[in-house]
Amino acid sequence: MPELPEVEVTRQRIAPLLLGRRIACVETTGDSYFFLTKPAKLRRALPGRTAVALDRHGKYLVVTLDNRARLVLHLGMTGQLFGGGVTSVRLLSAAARASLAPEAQPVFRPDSHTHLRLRFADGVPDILFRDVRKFGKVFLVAEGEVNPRLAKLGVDALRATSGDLFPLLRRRHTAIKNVLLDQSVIAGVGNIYADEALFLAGVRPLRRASRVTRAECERIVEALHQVLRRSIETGGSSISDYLAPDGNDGGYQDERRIYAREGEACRRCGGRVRRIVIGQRSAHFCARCQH
DNA sequence: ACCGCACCCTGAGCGC
DNA sequence: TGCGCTCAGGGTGCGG
Repeated sequence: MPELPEVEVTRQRIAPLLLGRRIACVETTGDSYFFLTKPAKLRRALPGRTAVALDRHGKYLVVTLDNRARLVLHLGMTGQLFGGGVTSVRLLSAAARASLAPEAQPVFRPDSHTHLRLRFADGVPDILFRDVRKFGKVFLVAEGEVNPRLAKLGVDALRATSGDLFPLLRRRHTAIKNVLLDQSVIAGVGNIYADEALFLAGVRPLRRASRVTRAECERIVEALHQVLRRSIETGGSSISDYLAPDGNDGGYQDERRIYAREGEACRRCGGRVRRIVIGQRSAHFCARCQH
């Protein structure tokens, strides 16, 4: 699932395919809540525009256009953004994969889950946004318009300090895990990195936020920076659907210490990794290493 | 102001 | 083989 590192890797790899190129044509699927801006409006408004910047705010990608409008993308749970011409068996359905020669690497063709396609001049690779579950989002923000979804985002997780976080923890009586996932507190942290950071910091995910000490808060922020940076370095985590824009898996899933390791041995003490549910989401922890 | 929960969606994996 | 069920989860919005 795309969290800050996966979105950042996507940003870095999509930028050279996007920046400075004039959009010639836009293809979309039909109306759905995936499109917070009507797809017909996107098809009308985007051609002729050139992207001048590609930024990331938390898990949002923000494309600034030459008319100062912004095209905003969120990958949701299963969103994949990649350049045209990508070859990857991972992008095929299980059925299509099964009928393929083992070493074949067919070029991906836009399918019914490819909701947005930006096309450029002839011969320039296009950019595809695919999202099977449609939890992702696409919308346009006019120049000067304040978008509430972007406005309420907290400090980006890579820039967050314990000075940002600790005062907020004092006021919250819910589990620390819930607060780390709250994008209005710290933007960019999702389920994987929240669990990883809490494990490294030695704090149980169910601990009430208001009972986290200042020293623990500092360890949590430090651990978040460590896991997020390392994941970006290794290309992100490909645990369920995430693929880097070149169609390949990231590498961080192999470095996971706790997430989705229920029943396996804790990498620090050898104890059994436990899984519980907090706020409708799975949380993983080691009862011996986390207090 | 804060908290918990239902909901949006679809493919994978399971039991029968 | 194939059906139907459950599960996964980011973010929003609701009711308490």
